[in-house]
Amino acid sequence: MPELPEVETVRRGIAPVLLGRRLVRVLQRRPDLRVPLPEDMAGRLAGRKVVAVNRRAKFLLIDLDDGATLIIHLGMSGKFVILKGAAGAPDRFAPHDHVVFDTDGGDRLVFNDPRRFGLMELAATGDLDKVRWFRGLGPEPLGNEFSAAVLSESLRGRRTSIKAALLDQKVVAGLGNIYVSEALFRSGISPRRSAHTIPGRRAERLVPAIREVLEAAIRAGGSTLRDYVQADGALGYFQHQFLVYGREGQACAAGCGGTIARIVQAGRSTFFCGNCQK
DNA sequence: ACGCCCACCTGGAGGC
DNA sequence: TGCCTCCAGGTGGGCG
Repeated sequence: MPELPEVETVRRGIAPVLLGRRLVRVLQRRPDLRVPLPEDMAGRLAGRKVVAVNRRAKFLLIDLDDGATLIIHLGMSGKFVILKGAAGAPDRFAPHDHVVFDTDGGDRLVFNDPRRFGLMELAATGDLDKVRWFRGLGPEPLGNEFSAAVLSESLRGRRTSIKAALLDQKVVAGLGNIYVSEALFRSGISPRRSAHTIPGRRAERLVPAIREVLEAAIRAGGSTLRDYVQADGALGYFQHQFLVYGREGQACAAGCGGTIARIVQAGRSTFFCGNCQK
């Protein structure tokens, strides 16, 4: 599923369809995703105008003209499909089409999520910090508040691996399994290294590596492995630029002569070059 | 408090 | 073809 670059790509894809548009009809096809959908969500959204489409970490934030924000997480397999000009069309749905938005611009937006790890929730726009999904969330890696000093501070004293620490959304918000492996490779840091050894010079390398890999992935429209597609159906192509993820047994892209290894940490695959990453 | 393991779900890939 | 096992871009709860 989607990590920060994929969610940002989805945001950019759905924003033109939603921004300034009124939701003329919302259809909720099942009562729950990962958690129960908001009580009468379809009724509360119908007639509302979208005033902003933002992102925080891996969440999409759709601000409405009544002071509410629709919070959406794509989970592992959630995606949006844009059907241009399909608003008001007969209801013919694909498997796992869970929520349908028709706008007064004439377009239809369909949320599809086979695994149903995604979620939607409504909250007051001014109170998002109090929402349980956002409490304790770390800094945005592409924002000014993320720095080597800030990262060092949150890693100080942590005994877990740097791989696991970077997956912790309280440390930095938006990285997932792919981009953690990629950022660690780019900064020459072993994923097995204990997090408390990162503060200082290693953090000075890691922070720009995180920023660079995320920015490059956004430029490429994200990474398409299985489920993920951009909202217009286009595939992301950053997967072709992976240096380590999914490349077990292949030669290290840095030309060091080493081979990419796969290990399991905290139940998730990690890919790295034991030669380049110390 | 922290860190690890598991569950939550479905589908695709690969082995036999 | 078919069945069975493993694996997958995430996250939070429960346990030690």
